[in-house]
Amino acid sequence: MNTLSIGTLARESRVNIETIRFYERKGLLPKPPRNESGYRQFPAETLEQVRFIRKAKELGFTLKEIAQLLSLRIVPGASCAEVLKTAEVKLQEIDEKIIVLKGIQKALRNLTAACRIEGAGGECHFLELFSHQDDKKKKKG
Amino acid sequence: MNTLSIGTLARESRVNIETIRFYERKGLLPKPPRNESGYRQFPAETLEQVRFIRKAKELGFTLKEIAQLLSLRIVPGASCAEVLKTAEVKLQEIDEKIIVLKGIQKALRNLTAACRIEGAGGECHFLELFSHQDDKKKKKG
DNA sequence: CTTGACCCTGTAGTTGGATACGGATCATAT
DNA sequence: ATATGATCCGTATCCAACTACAGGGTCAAG
Repeated sequence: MNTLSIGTLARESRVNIETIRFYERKGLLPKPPRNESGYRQFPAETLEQVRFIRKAKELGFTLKEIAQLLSLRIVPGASCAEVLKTAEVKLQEIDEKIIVLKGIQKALRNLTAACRIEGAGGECHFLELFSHQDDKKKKKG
Repeated sequence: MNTLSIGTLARESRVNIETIRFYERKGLLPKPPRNESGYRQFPAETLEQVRFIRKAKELGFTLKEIAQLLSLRIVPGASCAEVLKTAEVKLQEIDEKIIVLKGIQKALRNLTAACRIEGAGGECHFLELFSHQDDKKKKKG
């Protein structure tokens, strides 16, 4: 067979079984077909979808954002412009995230390098990554 | 003067004033000196620290993890080995995050490209990013 | 010497995301 | 046919991370 029970899905994606149901209720997973006794029969691809949700969460996306990302995949033949817009916003956000991560990475690398060389006393300067920013909206005034 | 009131700090970092106090209670911000009437006087660098916390949160780090990252910066002359270990774990995590983000980025780019060319009907394949993974710990047995 | 903006502490409430629980039905191996 | 384990649904509980009071002090401007 090619479908997954909720238990299997939960095990394979390393997500709590209740969480699967929760995601379904929230619309992050499609309502799966049921067998005669009402058991869910998830299509195999749902596994990747759950994994995606987990990863995206670890990256700081909210469930709402993740739902949005997932919706891009469906392309109901509808407004491509909408999709494009959303995708581009997301791309922006992701760029930003990568930049910040790389900054932290670099600072940590400097730290470990210093630590290894001097044997001690290196300092980690990721705070300085954020010294020169005003963060968009200024107070009107 | 070179210190910040809690209100100023909150405004400049675009973080709720109560959240600042909350972070202080949680040990994410150092207990600042107080003036005679008990008002907090944050050193200027606290601003970057709060910004760092915010950014790190957007990247999916928990407050606990952020505290850990911040602790690396202090280098109390103490166990450099400890610091190194923590830093390396974090570097791993960050690598992973960047990889996943780049995957999503690529998928989104393909999507927008397809969308622009065909005018419609592109599909976004970020789910496939997670097809071939077993996720570390397998069930014993 | 009052008004309004700011700050204090302590505690309670909210939100998002996830888990747990109770009581019932379904599957299956002995 | 009965014990064991999945699954069902609905509701309740939990936790992290905020956010919002209440009730009161501080202080500069008018």
